[in-house]
Amino acid sequence: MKTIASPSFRPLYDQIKILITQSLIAGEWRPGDAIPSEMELASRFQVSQGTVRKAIDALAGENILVRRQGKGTFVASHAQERTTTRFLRVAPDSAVTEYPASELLSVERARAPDETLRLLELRAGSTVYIIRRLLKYHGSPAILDEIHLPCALFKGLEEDALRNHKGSMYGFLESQYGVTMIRAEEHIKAVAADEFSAARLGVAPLTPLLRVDRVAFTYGDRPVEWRRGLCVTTECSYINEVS
Amino acid sequence: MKTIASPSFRPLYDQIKILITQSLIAGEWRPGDAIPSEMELASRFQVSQGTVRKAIDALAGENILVRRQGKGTFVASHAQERTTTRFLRVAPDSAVTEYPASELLSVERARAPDETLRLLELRAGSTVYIIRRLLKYHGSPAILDEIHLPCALFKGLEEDALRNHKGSMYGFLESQYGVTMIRAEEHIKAVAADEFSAARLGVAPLTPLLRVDRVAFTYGDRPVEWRRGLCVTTECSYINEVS
DNA sequence: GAGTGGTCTAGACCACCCC
DNA sequence: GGGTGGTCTAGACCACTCT
Repeated sequence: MKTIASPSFRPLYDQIKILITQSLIAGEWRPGDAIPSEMELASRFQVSQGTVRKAIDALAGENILVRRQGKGTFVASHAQERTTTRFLRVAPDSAVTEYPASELLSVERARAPDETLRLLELRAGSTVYIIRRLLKYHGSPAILDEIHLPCALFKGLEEDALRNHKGSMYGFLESQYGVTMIRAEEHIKAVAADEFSAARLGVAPLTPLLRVDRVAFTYGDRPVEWRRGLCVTTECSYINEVS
Repeated sequence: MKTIASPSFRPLYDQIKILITQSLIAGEWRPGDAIPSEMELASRFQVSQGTVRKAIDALAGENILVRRQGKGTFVASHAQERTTTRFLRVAPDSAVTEYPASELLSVERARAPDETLRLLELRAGSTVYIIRRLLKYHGSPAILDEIHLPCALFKGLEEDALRNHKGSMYGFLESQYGVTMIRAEEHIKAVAADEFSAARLGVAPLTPLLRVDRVAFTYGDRPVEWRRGLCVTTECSYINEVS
């Protein structure tokens, strides 16, 4: 394991990181599971514990793995509490931060729009499930979501299963389809509410709304979800830390 | 340096990190400067190179220091290219990403509003400079900023100096006052343009705008700037990565 | 070639968790 | 007590930059 070529040099810990990621993609360890101990991985990959450590550190920094001292290292899961809200950056301005209630509006199957095709790197003619739902904070509508999921990846997604699931959408996709979201890119604009959205959100048409477009990625940076959220921001804000 | 008490245990590298931060606060090394080599710091603090390394790694991860292999470790500066745009998350949707032109509208001195007092942790009655400016992408107005800076910290801030400065606001504050921003918290809402803002931004009143409220922090997490930006998002987006 | 950061190793010991 | 991750050390060697 010492062969390191000078041009296009790749550190050992980086190669280990890739190997671990491949095991995650292959489903060798599932969300919530403990992965083997650092010593075990070191002996499996024939490197020192320190090198495995550095690879795991990187993955933990990306919230793909979670370290727990004295217990082990675990595959991050959307089922765990405190992780369910990981991608939700819109929160009420009031101090009380309660997880929003979700109301499923519709599920349909359709040809993917061009933009979805492009962003999710799908073949022309691919179909997607289009899910519409409403999130409410303290009983009042806050976010109207439209979610596009490739049918090929989420075969047989059913309205009933979705409706009966408790918890976040990503928790559902993880437990039902083994697809775990690890990262997302968002583009945000301010738009005027159209008739349909205004009615759903309980505001006047033309009310300014936050429009949050998102592409979410799973292991190996594969894009697997497109989503557009329309948010009423009179009593909520999109919160972000920049450094 | 080996005395470690069990309750409220603090790793050595964390203590080293604090010592380095204190040197930054004291101005021992200025933005753009190289800090001493890892070996030098290790001998100064009487710890191993590895421990210094871990402290520097953490600070580099926070974009407070910048490592350059073969050259040394440097204090991050807003004067460096590629760093000037660090806090600017609003960019044109067109591929061409050119730094926006800034037009200074006004500079005045006034009692700080209550919200600014609270967020910047100022004593009641403190005064702030209130700066208004307009950022333009490709010649068309995109962002209308209102910036509050404590007078106590930025003594004698002059309109002329500000107008003559080339480059970003944070580059100006760093070079003129030795205050370097390292982090910011933003709260974003969608609002309707008022008469004044609409006129400045060249849009119709009631046009939906992105309102980005920001508190910026310097070394030691001290809040030193409040800012509100109103953005036209017809051809721009606020871009964010979440993980 | 000298100096810097970057990688990798091996070993000792500590803090935490659970049996 | 035994396993896990977390810290700290010392030393060897590699990659990069400048002179």
